[in-house]
Amino acid sequence: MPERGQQLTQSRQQKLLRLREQHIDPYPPRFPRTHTNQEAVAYFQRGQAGRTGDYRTRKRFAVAGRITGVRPHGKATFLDLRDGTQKLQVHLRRDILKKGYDLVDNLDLGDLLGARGILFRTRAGEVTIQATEVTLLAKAMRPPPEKWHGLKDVEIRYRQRYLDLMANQDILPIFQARSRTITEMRSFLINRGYIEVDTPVLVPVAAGAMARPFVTHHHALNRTLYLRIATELYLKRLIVGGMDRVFEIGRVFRNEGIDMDHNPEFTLLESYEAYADYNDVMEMVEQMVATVAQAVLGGTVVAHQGNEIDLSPPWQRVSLYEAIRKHTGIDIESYPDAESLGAEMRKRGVEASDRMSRGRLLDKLLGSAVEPHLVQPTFLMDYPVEMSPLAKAKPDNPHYVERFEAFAGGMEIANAFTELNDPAVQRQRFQEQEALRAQYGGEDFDRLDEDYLTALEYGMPPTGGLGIGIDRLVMLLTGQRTIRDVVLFPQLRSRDTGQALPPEPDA
RNA sequence: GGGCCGUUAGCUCAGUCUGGCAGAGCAGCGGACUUUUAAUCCGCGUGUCCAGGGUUCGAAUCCCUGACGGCCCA
Repeated sequence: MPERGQQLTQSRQQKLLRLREQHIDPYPPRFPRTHTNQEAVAYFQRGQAGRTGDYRTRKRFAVAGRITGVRPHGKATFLDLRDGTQKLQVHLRRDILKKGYDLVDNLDLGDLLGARGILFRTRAGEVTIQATEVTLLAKAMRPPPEKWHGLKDVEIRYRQRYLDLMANQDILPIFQARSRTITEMRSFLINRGYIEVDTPVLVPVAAGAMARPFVTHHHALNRTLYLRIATELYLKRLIVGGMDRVFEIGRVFRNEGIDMDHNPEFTLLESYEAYADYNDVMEMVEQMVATVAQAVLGGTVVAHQGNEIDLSPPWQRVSLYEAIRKHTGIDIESYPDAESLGAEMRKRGVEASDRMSRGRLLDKLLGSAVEPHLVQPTFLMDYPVEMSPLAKAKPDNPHYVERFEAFAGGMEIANAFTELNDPAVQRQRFQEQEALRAQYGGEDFDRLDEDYLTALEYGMPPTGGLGIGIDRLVMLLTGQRTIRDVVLFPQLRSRDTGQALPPEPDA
């Protein structure tokens, strides 16, 4: 649609031509600014801007930003100039700028502009820069989104996030909070003596979680590789090697559906601590989340989807068995196999197919009947072994493992266990997973990783491990309803852009 | 994978039920205006009504298929 595009930008094209005729470079390489808008205004408000004398003798400022408003008044113009800190008003007068004012006639909303001048306060009370010189920094060839209603079209907001950031002032703070959340978690762990590592994204076996992987191919090695679905087994190899406290914050990939709290790639924190167990990890999670909330929000009470959630420790602790019994009335002990449990769930109106494994049924029961009630932070403890192939069994009951998940705002935000370090039992658990996969074709199970078993055979100390979904934690802290609002570029179905696609690499 | 809803100007949206000249605000274009700030005043409507097919004298509107998005369910 070249004609249409040209029409949209026709007058901007003409202005660009006129600028070039005036020998103005519309894309100069640099503009040395002396202050951000915020710094400039703060400086003025502190009364240090030398507010005596005329514009030739006062302190000069050089500021820059995007033009977000234009109010022409004959031989003068007001502009709103927005940089990453705030808006600053610019006043342009023909009698001061002289020939420099010609540029003003060729400016548009969205252009990037530098201004040098002195600061003053207008009659209306706004701190404003009186420009003695203006420099075009970049001509915008397309108009920005509408200023008053903002950009609402969610498709454009996600596909062209830069427009969302430009038009909607409440977006940047969410991603600032995200950045600080990650920074705080990192320093929390570093302060506790953890070492941060990077483990492979491309792996020969997609193990460590129950999820379908993305598949790719390495040409030189001529072999199939997978994008990791977890970092777990590599981090535990490092525990074997003697890195007693280790963590990774990284992207993992799961080839699954997209909904309010699932994006196919998401950011996961995993940490492992030798000689700790899941009770130690539980205390650390409470501490860490409260510390992060304090740093990011200045308090531990968060507003999330109409609820006030108090993240200060200690969090409620309840066994998974108790929680399911309380919220559904089902005593899962009485239904030790998939058939009887599925039948009981159907009897009580919970949808359950007779082709689901017991683990999957329990997961469904948890997700549909328990999770939505867990608004205040809660640890659900002690999961059935079939849901947790990498966790160590409880000493007094081999059907349950030392595992907890943390919930808040009706979302799962953390998953942790006392790690299974008996190589023979681990092998057996993996084999059970492979057997379940054969039996329940449609479901995701963990995969046997022979190389990991070899590592375990060298001896892994008793270890407490943890995974936290950072995206969901940020949702909780920033009050967002969907994961798409805390991921800058969420996955969307691809759309025909009319451009020729690059050739497919041969498979 | 299934159901429901949506897609109209650069942006935000009316118009669709009940078929009859394609609309508004902001943005834009032309003009006036040297302290405005959603500037104001005068003039101008800029369009592949998501795409394709069908019904009809006539379709943004009704029907079918598809794409993309949203919500709910799986």
